[in-house]
Formats: sequence, structure tokens, C-alpha cells
Amino acid sequence: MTKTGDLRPTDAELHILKVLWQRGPSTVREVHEILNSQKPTMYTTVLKLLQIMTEKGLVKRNDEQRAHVYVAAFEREHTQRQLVGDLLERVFDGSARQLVMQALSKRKTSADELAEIRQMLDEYERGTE
Amino acid sequence: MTKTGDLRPTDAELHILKVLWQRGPSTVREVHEILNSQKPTMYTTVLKLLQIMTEKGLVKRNDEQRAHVYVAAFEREHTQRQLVGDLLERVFDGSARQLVMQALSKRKTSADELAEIRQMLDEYERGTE
DNA sequence: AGAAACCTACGAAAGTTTTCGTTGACAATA
DNA sequence: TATTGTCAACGAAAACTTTCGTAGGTTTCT
Repeated sequence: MTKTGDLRPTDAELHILKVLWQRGPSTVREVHEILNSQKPTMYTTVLKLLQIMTEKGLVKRNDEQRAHVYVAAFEREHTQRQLVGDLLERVFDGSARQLVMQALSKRKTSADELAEIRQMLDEYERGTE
Repeated sequence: MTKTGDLRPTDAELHILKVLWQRGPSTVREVHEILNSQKPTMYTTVLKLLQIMTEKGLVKRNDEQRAHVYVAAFEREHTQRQLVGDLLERVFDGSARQLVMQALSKRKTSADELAEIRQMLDEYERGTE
């Protein structure tokens, strides 16, 4: 029942996850306050989404207190990996080279960021051989 | 009316685009044959999708012949850039570094591919300064 | 106790995406 | 001409996502 890995959060779900990753464990009210400040949203909309996400296994709920406390079920990096991996297969047929190329050409990437990426490649290569 | 750029193809639409990119101009029948061999799909499903995609401007239609001929409106690279750019903002808050990192950590990327990526970075840097 | 504030649960509406069945037109063939 | 095959068009159903209103229960404050 609880498939652990292959969950693709939808857009609205992703917004909620971002809040949870940033704030840590949060009540509906807390999530709603942030979301609502970004874009007018009803309290019950956030609640409903969190309930659905609980069913899907995207978040965990602690209902010991009256105001239930929600936590993201997977860490940010895991979900990012999930989503970029999905895009890699779906859109780039597994070619990481093409994905990186298009990611960089999309917008001006700063020299600093490029340097960081290089360094990352170094570390990655060192880690795999 | 015809917004040219910011179209996000859905999953099913992407499958069709892939066929068109690979085959070039194709009739519904031709697209359907390939799609159906990958995953059982009704002919009219493909037709309907292509009609919707025509409205959205994702494909162009030539109806001079009885069997209309469809072509992708944007080239593969354009759409790839579009989609990866979207993911970059939505999921990585614009951090190309993080995106690249997660893309590589997702799966074993071969030494060859890493070398290609390095070379690409070189070219990219040379191009921007 | 009564009123107000807060919380969950539930279901339905609205929006979007995907699939499918049917119809009518045209073409090829017997 | 009648039959069969191919095609586009259309609409509706099915599935999924997102939003919202309402109901019912608990806590807080006066």
C-alpha cells in the first residue's frame, strides 16, 4: 500500500512541501499563514491538501495534539532527486549531458555557480571511482 | 492569442511530441501506431490529443491531404529548455548547481558523460565571457 | 453557561487532463 | 450501387487536481 519512493508531488503539493522543509514540523495554521501570504488561499484548502498528502504518504501526521503537526515524509533532496530523475527520463531519455546543457542555457548562470558545479563534478568523480 | 513560448506539454502530449521529433511530419495513424506499440492506446485518443495540441499551438497541422499531417511546433531542444527551466524554478528555486547535483546523483553517470559535461561547461564559459 | 475562536473531517464543485464511443464524410473496391 | 476501410470531428465520460463551504467537536474567555 505504502509505495515509498515513486511519488510525484503536484504543484500545490510542492508548495506545501517547501514550507514544511523550511519550517520543519508545522500545523495547518502555520502552513496556511505562509502560503496565504504568497497567494490568497483558504485554510481548508491547505488542510484538505495535507490530508490527501497524508494518504499518499507525502507527509506524516502527528495527531497527539489537537492541532495536528505535519512533517514532510521525505527530505528535500530526496524529492528533488526524484523530480529531476523523472524529468531526465521523460524528457531527456536519460541523457544527463543534455539536461545539464539545457539547464545552463536557460538562463545566465553566474561564474561563481559554474565554478561550484565544476567542483561538484570533481567530488562526484572522486566518489565514484 | 497565440502565446508562443510558455507552453508546458502534459505527459501524454510529451509522448506525442517525442514521436513527432523522431519521425518528423506524421499522420495520426503513424503517431498512433508507435504510441500503441508502446502502450495500448485508441486511435481517437491520439487524434483528440493532436487536435487539442493544435489549439494550444504545440503542433502545426497541414490539412491539404485527407490524412492531416502534424509537425511539432517547437524543436525538441526548445521544449527541453522550457521544461528544465520550469523545474529549476519550481523545485530548485533557481539554483542550477543543486539541480545538476541531484541530476547526477540520481544514477550512475558514466565517466564519458561526465567528461562531456565538463567540455560543455568549458564551451559555455567561453561563450559567455 | 454562553459566545467566540480554533480545529478536523467531509463532500461537493470547478478545473484540467486523458480516454473513448459515435457520427458523418470520403475513398477504394467488388 | 453497395460494401468496406480510413479519416476528422465532436461530445461526453473518467480520472485527477485544486478549491471551497459546511458541519461538528474542543478549547478559551467572559
